Amino acid sequence: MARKAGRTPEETRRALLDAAGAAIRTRGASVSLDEIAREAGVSKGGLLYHFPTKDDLVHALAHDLLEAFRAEVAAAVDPTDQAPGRLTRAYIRACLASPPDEAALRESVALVTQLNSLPEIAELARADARRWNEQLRADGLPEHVLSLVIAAADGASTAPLWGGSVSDGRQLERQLNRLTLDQELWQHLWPDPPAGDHGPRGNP
Amino acid sequence: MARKAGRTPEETRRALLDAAGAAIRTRGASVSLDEIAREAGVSKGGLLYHFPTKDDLVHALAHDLLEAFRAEVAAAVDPTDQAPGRLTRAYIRACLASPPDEAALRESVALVTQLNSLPEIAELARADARRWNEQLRADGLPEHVLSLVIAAADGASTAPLWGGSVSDGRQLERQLNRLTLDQELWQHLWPDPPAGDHGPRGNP
DNA sequence: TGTACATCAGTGAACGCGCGTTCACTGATGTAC
DNA sequence: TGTACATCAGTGAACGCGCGTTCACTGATGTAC
Repeated sequence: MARKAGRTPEETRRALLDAAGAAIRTRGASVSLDEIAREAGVSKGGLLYHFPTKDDLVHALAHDLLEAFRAEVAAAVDPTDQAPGRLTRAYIRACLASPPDEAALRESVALVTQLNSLPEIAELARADARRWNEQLRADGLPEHVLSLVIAAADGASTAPLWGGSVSDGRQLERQLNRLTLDQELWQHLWPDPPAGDHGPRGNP
Repeated sequence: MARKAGRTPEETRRALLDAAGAAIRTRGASVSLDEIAREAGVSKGGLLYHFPTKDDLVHALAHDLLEAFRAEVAAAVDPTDQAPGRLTRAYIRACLASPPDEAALRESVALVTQLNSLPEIAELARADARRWNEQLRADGLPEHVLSLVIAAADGASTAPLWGGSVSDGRQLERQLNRLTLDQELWQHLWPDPPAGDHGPRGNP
């Protein structure tokens, strides 16, 4: 058999990426190409046709996951919300509202780990992080609030990794939301200015 | 040659663990036993004498790292601090004050990832997380404050993993400290009671 | 329209290398008498 | 005290298996004339 009826090459590629994700989820990052291919209903050779090397597959999968998260955040933007910090709130929602199930999380982390050991791919992650930084900074919140809120969202969504879990994600989500909206809070959070400095706008 | 003069078996074991950590840091989680042994100045057989299987080595290293972090937090406790939340503040300090350099972080994460794929070892991580949970809960802070602060500390310390970085760790540390101390803030953060109430800006 | 040819999208067997593990052996140290 | 023996803490060669990659081949589809 050659080209499978009822499946375009693009669909095969998609199936391979999905199978790779699922396989890494369940078997860990060191899963074999053989197993990934089998799970996608393709021969190992078929897999190698689409991704000539294992690195290529990992690279594509990483790109895919980063893009998927971006899309998730974009979908979480509330169109009626026009206040500063709307993207940040969408980010919070994407991190907390959808239960970041442990398996999917492990997959991402396993990938990011492999990723960082391949220098060319680590750059991809850094570029993605830079993009987030830019977009979030343009979101209208003071930096000290933004970094606190984003750190908390990141921390909550990665907690299962360390064996922990956020006891009440919905409550934390509401708190973070409030932190992006309540300007009174912002004053409380602003740390003591170094001697002789005058508050929020004094720093280069 | 057999037993190396000037190195007790315990020291050899220590050297092997350190070498394993360093090797995983630089080469990634799939580094070979050969390389680890060489870096420790021991033959591969010698390594296998101390750790009969690779899983045993990973297990021991994971245990070692969890314990090291625990010791770091213990050392960060301020003896003059008697207010509720002193352990939490030490936790914050351990996460943020000592620069969680990217390499060490990657090592931990690489381990945790491998860890989670070995079920017997995953339990070790969960047990550690449970211990932290208990100790932190007994620290005197309201739960909604605690979970926010810990999430932020965790998030900040794992940021480099995703390619990001906290722009100003010292500032974030001061903010989190304040969150554990300023009881006025706690009221602001308490989320809306369930029945038809609204936050400051009316967002559900 | 049919025919020839090129390309696409794979198949499945084989290869070779690296890695974890095993094993026979050893020199230094500890213990009994 | 010396001697015999057991154990500790390794060495280094060898094995075997799994994995990523290569390769020759193929049947379906697209294109030219």
